[in-house]
Amino acid sequence: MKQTELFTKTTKENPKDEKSINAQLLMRAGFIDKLGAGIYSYLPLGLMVIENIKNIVREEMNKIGGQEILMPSLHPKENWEITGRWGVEEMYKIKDENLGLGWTHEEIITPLVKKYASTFPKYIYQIQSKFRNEPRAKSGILRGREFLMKDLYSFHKSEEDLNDYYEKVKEAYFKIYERCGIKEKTFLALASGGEFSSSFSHEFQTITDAGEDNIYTCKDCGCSFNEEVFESRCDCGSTQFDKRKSIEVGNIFKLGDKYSKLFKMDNIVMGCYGIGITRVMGAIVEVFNDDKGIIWPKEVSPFYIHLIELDTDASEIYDNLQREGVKVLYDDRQKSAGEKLSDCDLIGIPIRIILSKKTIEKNCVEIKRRGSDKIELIEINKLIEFIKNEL
RNA sequence: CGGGGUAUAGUGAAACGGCUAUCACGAGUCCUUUGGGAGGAUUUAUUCUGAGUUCGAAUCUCAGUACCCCGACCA
Repeated sequence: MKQTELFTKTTKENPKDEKSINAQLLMRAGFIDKLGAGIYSYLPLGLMVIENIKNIVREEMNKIGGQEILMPSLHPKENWEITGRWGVEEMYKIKDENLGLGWTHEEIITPLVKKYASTFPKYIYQIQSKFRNEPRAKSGILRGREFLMKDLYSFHKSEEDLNDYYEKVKEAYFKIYERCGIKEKTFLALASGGEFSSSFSHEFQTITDAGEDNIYTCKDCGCSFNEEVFESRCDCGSTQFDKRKSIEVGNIFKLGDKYSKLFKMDNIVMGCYGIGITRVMGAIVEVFNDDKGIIWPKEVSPFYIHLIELDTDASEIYDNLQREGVKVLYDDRQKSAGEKLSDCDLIGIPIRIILSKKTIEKNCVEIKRRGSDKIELIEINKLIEFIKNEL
């Protein structure tokens, strides 16, 4: 993609009405635009990140038998009256219509599976916009009123089968966070089961000061607990904990027969498993940034290479990289070097390649990784080989 | 939903109750520039909305709205 054609713009100043790092950097770098509190547009760069995260999630869900569907956002009142959740304040309701906007999908998926599934287990998921009338949207895209979420629902004939699958989803989730680059900072924390479960649930919590939760991690066994279920002694006997702020990037619940019973599915137990796609994106930015901008992990970055020409023409290199299928953003703008380099740092693509008069003299391009100060020169005719080894 | 704060050009800021509301950046046009945000010329506003005080309001008062932060809330 040529930068002159890219639908986006960077700004030097931080937006005055955003304090959170993820919102400031994503807006300054031109990934997102703010429409209201907790309501954002995703511009091409932002959408590329979203699509990358979605694809990672999709691949890992498919590996554990998930089948993707798409359910509507508009939900009839009747479905929600069956579970008694029509009155929930979080739900946006459409005036003078018996419709509300979906903030979760148990009320839709359960009758749907009842209608179409003849054998079990079944693992059905979707990636879709959720709407929640948050009393206080905050922290940029970490807590929005409209946001993207992957929600998987599993249906089983026995508790044992549910338990087995629950463990599989745990593993799949860690694989997702690993590919998103945040595994080192993400902990499985025990949390309460919520309104419908007497047991516990699990949350995936990414350590960041921008988070709204506190988790306690046992210094001996490494088990983590959400504040709400934290007791001063771990199961392993230890009383020493690290308390840290974190953001919940996923959660998994055993629903038991609560919903299957209400929708008259006999002898079926359910689990539900969520990942906030846009929240994961925000969490990545919160974890990976410096004073110059974002530092995208490889697999979620909108591009892999940021090719910059300084007072010369790098279109031949761009064409060659394109031909090799490398995702490259080509800064062909007629701008000062300072501005191009600053924008490059701000946008945060993993590898920067510069072609300038200085490097041409040596028949080279300059390569620098975002987040590192090390600069290396590579001969132009060896560039493709070099990049292929990196991929 | 409680508490605190803010609202001026696309963005960020300035302007004692008093001159044609100023500056920088961005964007448009023209010329010169190019290794860490370059220079000149020129264009770019319903001061959030409504009411009030006043000879006179961006500035003071009241109400509303929006946004940010703290808390409450949070599948």
